[in-house]
Amino acid sequence: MADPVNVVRALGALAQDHRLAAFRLLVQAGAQGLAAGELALRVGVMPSSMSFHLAQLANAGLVDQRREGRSIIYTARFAAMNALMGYLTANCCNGVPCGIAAPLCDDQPLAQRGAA
Amino acid sequence: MADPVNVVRALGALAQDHRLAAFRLLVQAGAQGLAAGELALRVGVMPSSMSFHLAQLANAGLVDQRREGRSIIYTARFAAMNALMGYLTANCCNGVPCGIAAPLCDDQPLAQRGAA
DNA sequence: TCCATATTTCAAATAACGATGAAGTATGGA
DNA sequence: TCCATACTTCATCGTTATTTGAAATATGGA
Repeated sequence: MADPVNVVRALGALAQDHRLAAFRLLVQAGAQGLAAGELALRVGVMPSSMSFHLAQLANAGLVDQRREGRSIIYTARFAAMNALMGYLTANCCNGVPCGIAAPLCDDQPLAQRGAA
Repeated sequence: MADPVNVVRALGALAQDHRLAAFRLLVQAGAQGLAAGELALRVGVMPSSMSFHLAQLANAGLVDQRREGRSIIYTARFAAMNALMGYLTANCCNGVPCGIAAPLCDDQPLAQRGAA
């Protein structure tokens, strides 16, 4: 993700309301993930549209997919999001961490924070 | 920027190689900023294209502009970038700060960090 | 005032995006 | 095997994005 090309791809993947909504749901769902149909239902788009958007998120490396019975389960790739945030922090915030609302400074050593 | 609509707009503004390059240059330039023509030159696009891209960044609230003689000087709006990072941290990283290279945990109380 | 510089605005062309519905693929169960 | 479910792929269409060059606007200096 140090590559600006991948950064632009990831930003573009998140720069669409339906995709941002889907990704947020996946982040909330965690490792368990959500089925494509469930995402379509919750985001409020047709299954084929959701498939299109999920393909873009996958192409940007922001989500993983696995089959589970008839469903295809998508999960957020936290490592990719981490890398994106790292790039933005380093290149678009002058290296100063931006917008940190509720850090865990007193609980964990620095090295463990921000790890996927 | 707590509004997803503005977040999508800001992400979309950065999701283009020429605009990301221009914004990075503006971040490096700091409060001094850079003229539109200088940006066009450094990014390697025609002046009219640069103007188009700068308008998009301005529309997303990511840059400010001021006239200085014949030039129009653009500057990065760090507050907006802060807010964008805050939204992503809160909504796309499960509230866990992502990709932080060099935090300031021991230097400032929590309440002061991340403030726009 | 006249001209050069610095940018923006406009119109036109091409390319990419996003939605829709139909058709195709894969899985599970009767 | 046959059918229903769960997704994806495809073709199409309308919208939006991006680039280019020409024209318009604003500033500064002779």
